[in-house]
Amino acid sequence: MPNANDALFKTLADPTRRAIFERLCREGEQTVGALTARAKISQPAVSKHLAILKHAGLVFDRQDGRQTHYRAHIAALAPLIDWTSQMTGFWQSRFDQLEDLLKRMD
Amino acid sequence: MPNANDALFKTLADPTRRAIFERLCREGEQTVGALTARAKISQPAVSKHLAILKHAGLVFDRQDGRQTHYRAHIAALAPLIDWTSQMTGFWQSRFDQLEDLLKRMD
DNA sequence: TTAATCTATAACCAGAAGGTTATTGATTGA
DNA sequence: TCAATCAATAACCTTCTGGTTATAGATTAA
Repeated sequence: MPNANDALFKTLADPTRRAIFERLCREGEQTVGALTARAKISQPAVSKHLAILKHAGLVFDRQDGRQTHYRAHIAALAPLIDWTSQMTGFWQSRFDQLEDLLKRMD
Repeated sequence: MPNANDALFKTLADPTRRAIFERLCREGEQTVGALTARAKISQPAVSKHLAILKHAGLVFDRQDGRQTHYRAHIAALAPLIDWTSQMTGFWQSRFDQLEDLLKRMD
């Protein structure tokens, strides 16, 4: 019953986490240290957010010595785009039906 | 600092709430009773979810006697669409920059 | 080798979130 | 008028979430 979209929506719901993802989208690959430097939370907190983003498929990580580089995986946003188009699609289709009905009433 | 998108993302993060919104998109206006009948939670729980959806601008309500009818307000999804296009846009632009760089290296 | 650095994990805590039942207020039907 | 129905609110409880500090493991620099 728990939809496949659940993880995606839940992951993006947190503002801090979304901000990290946005930064990776804007500025490209970054280390945990770099991300932590500009975040207002501790390094472990950043690591936890990154783990959640990774679990949702929204980021990839790459090990390089003792550093971990993270980058955004924008293709993971696809289900979000699909969902919104579905919702607007449903609405549009109902709107069309109403329009048809009104036409037939002439 | 809390982004304007926060409420929208947070509201859509809960699966039950998203399911209610989806139903309103698919099937159009419904009463609280109708929504409760098919949900697996109590009427007060449904009412609470509707209040949150309303607060996020995702639904409108209409009073009719002792019934309240709710309907989806799909235009409220616009910021979500904007956000995803921004993210993919940022990525695309960085990709283009990389492509430029590679071209110049020839 | 030893000290410093980077990141992840463990253990913990406070507050938020989502559910429940009970109840209220308003409206409708008998 | 009085009982029943509809939806919102109140009060409460449990679980989840996001933060913290402390620490461990791995790598690098001295």
